[in-house]
Amino acid sequence: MRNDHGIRILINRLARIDSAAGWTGDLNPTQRAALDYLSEANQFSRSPSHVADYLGTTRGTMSQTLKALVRKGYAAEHRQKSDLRSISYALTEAGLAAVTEANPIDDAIGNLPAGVRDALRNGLLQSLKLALEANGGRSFGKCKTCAYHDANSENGFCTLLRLGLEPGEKDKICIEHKEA
Amino acid sequence: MRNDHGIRILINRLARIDSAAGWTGDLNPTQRAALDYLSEANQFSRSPSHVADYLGTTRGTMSQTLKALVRKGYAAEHRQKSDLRSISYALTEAGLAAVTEANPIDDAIGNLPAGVRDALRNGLLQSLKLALEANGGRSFGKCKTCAYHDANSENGFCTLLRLGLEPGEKDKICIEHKEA
DNA sequence: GCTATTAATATCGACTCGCTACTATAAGAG
DNA sequence: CTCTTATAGTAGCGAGTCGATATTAATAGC
Repeated sequence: MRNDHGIRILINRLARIDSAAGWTGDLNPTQRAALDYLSEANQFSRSPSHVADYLGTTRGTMSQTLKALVRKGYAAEHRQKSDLRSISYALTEAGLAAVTEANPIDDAIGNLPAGVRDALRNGLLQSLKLALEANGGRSFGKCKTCAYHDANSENGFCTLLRLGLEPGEKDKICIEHKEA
Repeated sequence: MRNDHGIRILINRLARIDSAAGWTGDLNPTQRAALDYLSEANQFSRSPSHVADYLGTTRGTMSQTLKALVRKGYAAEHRQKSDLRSISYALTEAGLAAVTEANPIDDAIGNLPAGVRDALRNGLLQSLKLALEANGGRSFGKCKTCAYHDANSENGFCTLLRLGLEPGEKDKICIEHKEA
């Protein structure tokens, strides 16, 4: 039990060291995390509520964070026609550039032996899965692994929303994801 | 490369979800992280500078965090006689209790198969080691694995500081640690 | 139409964060 | 034994996160 405690501490410490590096430029770690999510989520999954859900914070806080990203030119608001209450945020050129910047922790992980790296990823994914299940959280998987995904049309088709996907969107995270 | 990016994001997301749970009671996640470190560091390694170094933040911020912990009754200041500038913080009873509280992420990790858990710990430790080396950071190992540790006396002896260790201190983290 | 429910936001107080400036102690050089 | 220089801790600043609460607007159920 005491050893499991150690793993969580280790995860927190790595995240904290990453955060320290995440203050470069005019972005802070939370803003970077939101930006990372936006770059990996499909058009139906980029509202304040969804990002908040994904990152385990509240709508209020995430609303402020996303407004800050817009103010700084890293994201843009897009009102949804289907539901006038909701907003979808999209990355700008600057936002995309910020997401792909070099990072010391990424470099460290990149230098790990492939076997260690795969085992690390596997352990993290399983921990996350258990933690989310205990929390009643969503799975946030990608379209191509979703029970509602129909791969037979051009770019894929969502049988839940009855909508064709944009090119590349089948590799994006969706809020409605249900493991097939 | 893109996959390594994913691992860092995963670590950050887990830490973020843990943080959300870390707001319970009158402590916040940063204060909990400082408390965790204090519970694992020896008496020479519990000053604001050391905690800041360990967690990748600045002395100024950590100074405030530690003062908050004292104000709330989780830690106490101890002036060092050897150097009147430095302060060593120690946990109170309440502090010790807070460190050993149950935690959802710990539970999730505890439910992992032992092999997966060991691989996860190993991957995290190696990532941290590489990241710290790239950073010029310290190793922060425990006395019993230190080049300066002499295991022949009662509770162990530090040949660098020329001091006998308190009982149990050989299992604590030291700022001066040098891998044997 | 009337009533939940949901999405986003504003506001509050506590706090972290990096940063700069400042004080007190310590250590080294002449 | 002074005169630097370095180090430990802290206060204060502005930006921003955090949970909590309340408000507004749009949607959904009946």
